[in-house]
Amino acid sequence: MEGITIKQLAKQLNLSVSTVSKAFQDSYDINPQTRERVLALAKELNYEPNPYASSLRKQKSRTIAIILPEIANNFFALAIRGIESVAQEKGFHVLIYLTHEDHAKEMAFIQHLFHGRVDGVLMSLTDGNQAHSHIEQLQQKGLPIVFFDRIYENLPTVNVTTNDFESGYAATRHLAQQGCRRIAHLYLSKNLSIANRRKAGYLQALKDHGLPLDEELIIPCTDDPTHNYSLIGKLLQSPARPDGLFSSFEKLALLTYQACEALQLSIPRDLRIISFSNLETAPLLNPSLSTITQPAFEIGKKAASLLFTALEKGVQSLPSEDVVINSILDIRNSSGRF
Amino acid sequence: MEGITIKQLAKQLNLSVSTVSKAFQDSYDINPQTRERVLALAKELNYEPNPYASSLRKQKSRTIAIILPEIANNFFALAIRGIESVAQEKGFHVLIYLTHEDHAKEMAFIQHLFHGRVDGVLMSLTDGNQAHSHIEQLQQKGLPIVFFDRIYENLPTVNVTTNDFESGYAATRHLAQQGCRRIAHLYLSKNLSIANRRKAGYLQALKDHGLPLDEELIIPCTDDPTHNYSLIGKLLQSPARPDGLFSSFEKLALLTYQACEALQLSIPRDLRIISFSNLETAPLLNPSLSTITQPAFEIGKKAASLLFTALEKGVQSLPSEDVVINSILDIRNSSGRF
DNA sequence: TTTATTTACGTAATCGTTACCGAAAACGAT
DNA sequence: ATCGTTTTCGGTAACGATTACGTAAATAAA
Repeated sequence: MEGITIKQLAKQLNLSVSTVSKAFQDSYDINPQTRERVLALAKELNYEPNPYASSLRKQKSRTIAIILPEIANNFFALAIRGIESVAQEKGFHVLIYLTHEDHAKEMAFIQHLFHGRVDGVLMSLTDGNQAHSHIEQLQQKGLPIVFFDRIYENLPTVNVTTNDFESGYAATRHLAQQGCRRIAHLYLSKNLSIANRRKAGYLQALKDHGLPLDEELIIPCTDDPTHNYSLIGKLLQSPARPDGLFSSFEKLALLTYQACEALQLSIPRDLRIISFSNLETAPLLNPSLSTITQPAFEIGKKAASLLFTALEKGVQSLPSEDVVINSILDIRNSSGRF
Repeated sequence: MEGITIKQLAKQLNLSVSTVSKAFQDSYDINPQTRERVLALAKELNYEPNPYASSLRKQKSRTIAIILPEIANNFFALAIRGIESVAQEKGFHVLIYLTHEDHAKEMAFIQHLFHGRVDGVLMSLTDGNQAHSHIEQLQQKGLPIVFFDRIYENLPTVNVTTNDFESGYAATRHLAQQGCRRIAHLYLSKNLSIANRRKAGYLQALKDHGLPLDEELIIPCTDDPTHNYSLIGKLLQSPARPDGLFSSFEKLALLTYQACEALQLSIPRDLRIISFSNLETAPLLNPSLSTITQPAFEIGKKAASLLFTALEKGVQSLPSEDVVINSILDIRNSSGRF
């Protein structure tokens, strides 16, 4: 707190504070020699401008916020890494807010960020079907915001996602080609854009491969693992048990593994499985898990890049844009021959 | 940016700015009724005090920083979640800085945080054996800092760790009790306190169980997975191959799984494995991985709590303290009978 | 030489809040 | 009725930086 201020620096240099300040901005309005003199002493005294004074005056914080539902999840962790790497390069600071899938919290965070704490926001939604008036407020106020992964489908915003529909299609087609006739689908019942798109891909693939649509095989899961586990258990014990399963979310696939273990079902003999997942250990599971792997790091990086180009341009509201970065299909044993 | 200010609020209320300000601090120096009036209009106009102006004036930022080596790692992700939960409860903001095991970055971050951006720091080191003069500077300047997991061993700081020595001991003892005679140990060669303590536990357990110490079985690994993989490969192909392995870090155990797969070695028949790990999928691996599971969330939470109690007390430098939260030994198949 | 222009610095206002202090008004005690 | 206290509010000066503007000196142009 008792750090050195620009005033003391100026006094030691026999300069005015404004001249010293100009040395730090790259103002043309200063003699290069005196600038050097200032910077030299600043370094010696370990002076840095007070960030809050600077932010107040400049009305810029050099700070961005990430708002997301969860962090103990390899996809989001990697996305954060991508975002942070760009921010670090640009000399920006990164605030992080976790909603834990709580829409009220999400709203509260956003409401707060209105008031100038950050220059921009990166966000992955907790639920795409909630009121989004607060988002529109954000845009009106001129706070740039970029969505990644979990986005609003019907809002003219900047979005970075993976090719969810195509990936859902490809996953389902793969199971069909492996000979599955009754392919189940696990998704989150929350109104998530990505879940819907993946499901749409699944449905299209069923149709294209002449497989009948059975609503019993499409399971809307929730945030509650216990509940999900019982849903999956019910599915796997039903008279017309599926022989293939496409999971939209990693944790649902893992629950399925547990359920199969408990029910003495063999993967892939009794049930072939493929899932969206960024698990590093997918190849090491028993059996190794076939995955649709999202380019999480790249998604984060791209989202951050879009935000920063906007910030550098001084743009207030970003023109709507959809960037898609493709996922990779990693076929492993869980969907393989036996 | 063109947000409403306290001045406009005051004008609308026919009050002075100072009175309005008092309504937001819980100053006794204000009539409860006028306070209500102020708060009501503030809510209506969606006014919040400008955080940077407030921070500048109060010399408090209500912000903390987390500095850590990595995030795409379940331990750190969970720790962050613990920290964030406490911060959210206290109404603090959380800045995040990733060092990627780069000591220079670590220093740079800390240097910057000197200058009043945050009220406190939570930190997990990149390497415990580097110069720590910058840390001492921090403490002198009166910026509270709490270390978790990766700490400086010989600095009088506040540290939150798990019982690394005992856990290393217990893991090794477990392998010995399973009949292993040649127990290898993988650790990170960086000068990490936790690695040293775990290794010390390993050495003590060897001694207590009458097992000879073989330096060939103690492998110092690095940050480079490729290099580590070849080290592990060499170990497993050496004439006197180990029959047990205690890994200090999750990723080293996973590399060992891969190496065993490649070398056609069976776990646990040819090699019993146990590792420090917070992998959610440990039970689902092939075979399921015996782990020492650190209470990551609790460690983060405790570290944050310690920091906040200090902040609330207005303490400048925290009295040195070591808090230990025990890990749990989860015995699974990788170290089991076959 | 005179005038115009550039260069390099200083003065002072400003960003939006909060804290110190003084003072009017209201209240109670004598 | 007088005097002291409490309550409640306002004025003003910070907090530490940035920046529009003014200005003297130095340089160039006429």
